[in-house]
Amino acid sequence: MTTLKELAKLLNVSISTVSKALSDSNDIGAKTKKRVKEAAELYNYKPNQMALGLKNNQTKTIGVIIPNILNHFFAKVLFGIEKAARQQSYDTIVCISHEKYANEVSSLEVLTNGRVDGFIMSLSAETLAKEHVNHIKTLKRADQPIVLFDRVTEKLDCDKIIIDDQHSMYEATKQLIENGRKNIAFVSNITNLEIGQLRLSGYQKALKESDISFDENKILKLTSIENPHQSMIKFLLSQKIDAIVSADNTSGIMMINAAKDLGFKVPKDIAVIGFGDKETSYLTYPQLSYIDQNPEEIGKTATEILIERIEDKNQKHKYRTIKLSTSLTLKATS
Amino acid sequence: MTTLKELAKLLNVSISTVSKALSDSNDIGAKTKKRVKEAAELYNYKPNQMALGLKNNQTKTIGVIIPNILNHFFAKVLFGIEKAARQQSYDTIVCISHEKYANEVSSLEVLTNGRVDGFIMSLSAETLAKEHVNHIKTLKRADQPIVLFDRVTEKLDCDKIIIDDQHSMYEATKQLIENGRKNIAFVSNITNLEIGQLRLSGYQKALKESDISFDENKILKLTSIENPHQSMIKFLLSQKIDAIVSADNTSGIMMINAAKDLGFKVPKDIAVIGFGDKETSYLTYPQLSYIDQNPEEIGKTATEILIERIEDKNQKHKYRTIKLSTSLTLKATS
DNA sequence: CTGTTAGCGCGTTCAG
DNA sequence: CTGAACGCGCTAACAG
Repeated sequence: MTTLKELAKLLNVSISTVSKALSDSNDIGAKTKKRVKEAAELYNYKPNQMALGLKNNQTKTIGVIIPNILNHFFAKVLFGIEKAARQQSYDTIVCISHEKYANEVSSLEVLTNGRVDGFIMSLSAETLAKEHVNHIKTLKRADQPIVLFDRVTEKLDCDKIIIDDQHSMYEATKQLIENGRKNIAFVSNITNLEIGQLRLSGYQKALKESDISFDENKILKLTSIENPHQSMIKFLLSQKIDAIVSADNTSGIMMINAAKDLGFKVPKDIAVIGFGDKETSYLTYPQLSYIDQNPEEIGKTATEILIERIEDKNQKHKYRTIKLSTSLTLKATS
Repeated sequence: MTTLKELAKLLNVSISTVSKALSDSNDIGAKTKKRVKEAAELYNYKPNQMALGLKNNQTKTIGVIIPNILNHFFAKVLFGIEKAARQQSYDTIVCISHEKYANEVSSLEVLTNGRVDGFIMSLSAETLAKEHVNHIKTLKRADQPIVLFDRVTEKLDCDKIIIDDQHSMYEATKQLIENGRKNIAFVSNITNLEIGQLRLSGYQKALKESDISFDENKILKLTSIENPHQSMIKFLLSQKIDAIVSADNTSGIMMINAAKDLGFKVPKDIAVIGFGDKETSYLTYPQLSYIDQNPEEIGKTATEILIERIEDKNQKHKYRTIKLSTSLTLKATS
């Protein structure tokens, strides 16, 4: 690490001369500037961010706490966050809560030391279930800006980025109904989450609107990860089903495979719509029709909102809840 | 942000008294300690990491630069890194190069300012293709420790964590041969990478050893992401194939789907082994047999090696190249 | 036992 | 045009 001091000694000038020369201050003569700049280049001088941060009381870093990086959705949100942050010269520190409240708390504690300028979070399942929010309220008391996305809670007053979970599933279900499907199943491995419930209600709303009676048996709740295909096969064999909506981003894929294995034609015999995106749609054949949550957009928006708050602390903006739109992409001819 | 100064003023003692009391120094009397600690607790005091970092010339942060977070392999390595780093009280800053050399350079530059104590990297495809390594040599000159994983290069002398790409594919292919397969295809979307070539050579080695002649037509190179299934179907129809090995972590999945769509039984008619892990194996049915690179282990090892170097700068350890073992998991009865 | 001081690296006064 | 001094928050060496 080359420092201003080293450069100064080397050039036989004072530290502040070097500093000023590098920032093109009018105080410094042209040839001194040139000399300094060349030396800086040569020795690969870079201002120490710790020192800068200490001085300016800002880190140019945002903390991201997500429940699970192996979930494609969260990975893609992170993708969007990193990209947007970098564009504004912010770094991104990642913490993974592994769906545990305790990890969320400790990550928060570790980072609340002037290490980051603000947080972007999606709450862990455990935090949501227990309705614990004090760890985050503490943040807010410390005047740390925070933006929640996807896994949000009403118990917290802050900026939030969400999608219309109910509506997106409503649309998907309606699409299938219009396509002539009568026996539409609902599959989910996130029934324990509020967003899972919202998606279920969207499905129910669409059914109701078309006077299709809701049948509890057409709901498949996946819990353990073990042997999902077996439960799916049993489920498919137990009743007449001509379409499936999936509330998460893997069970739609698995359902297509289970259905095909049983000899059903997809989408002719059974049409499937799940959450996903272009890339994951390639994981099945025929490709899965999908509701795209536009995770990159979520990440981008969260980052922009956060940085706005960071850089204009005293802004009187009321906290906003931004509902981003999803898109429904139909694959294959149904 | 509560500071020592604020606490000191509040308690009518000096700053250093507070500092010492909090670190349980013998200098301080029991009751003073108690008073200080209670106040610190009350005001939620946390030492400012910027200040600490400046003083100790360390950030307790590691920089991770990976080509693509949406690739399950890299996501899982990051998972391992974050976990291991946290255990040693290090934070993780993530940068994504998007397979571009320029992004790699700029990420490196941004972070080489006393922002991180060291780097864990996997090189972008472009960097590897162009054989550019000067940006990293610059790092090393600045005495920044660095650990490379997976996408490494011989042109750099540093710690490296890799798997035995050739051997893992050799084992998989041999497994299929022993299973009686005669017409084994090789599918890959990473033929442009050195690790892709190594995996190909492992396949070839296994064939040779069993006196099966290598047939160029049995190699399917995927390039664009568009319509992979179409090329696969064409490929499968063009010749007799009874087994497939995939050199990456998606084409094996796609191949199973393509094969099943053509009416082949998997694995009876066509057996498939690809790179993957337990979770991704559930994305197909029957489940994909997979070579697990143990990405979490890779991340963990890389982190431990890096932190070792960071905390013992002058260590005379020669740079190590650690070859981690993979595991082959066979699914379904072949 | 407690307080004062110096210095980590930086930018920004303010004097010269 | 240049340099000395200060302070961000912290710890450690040194005085009292």
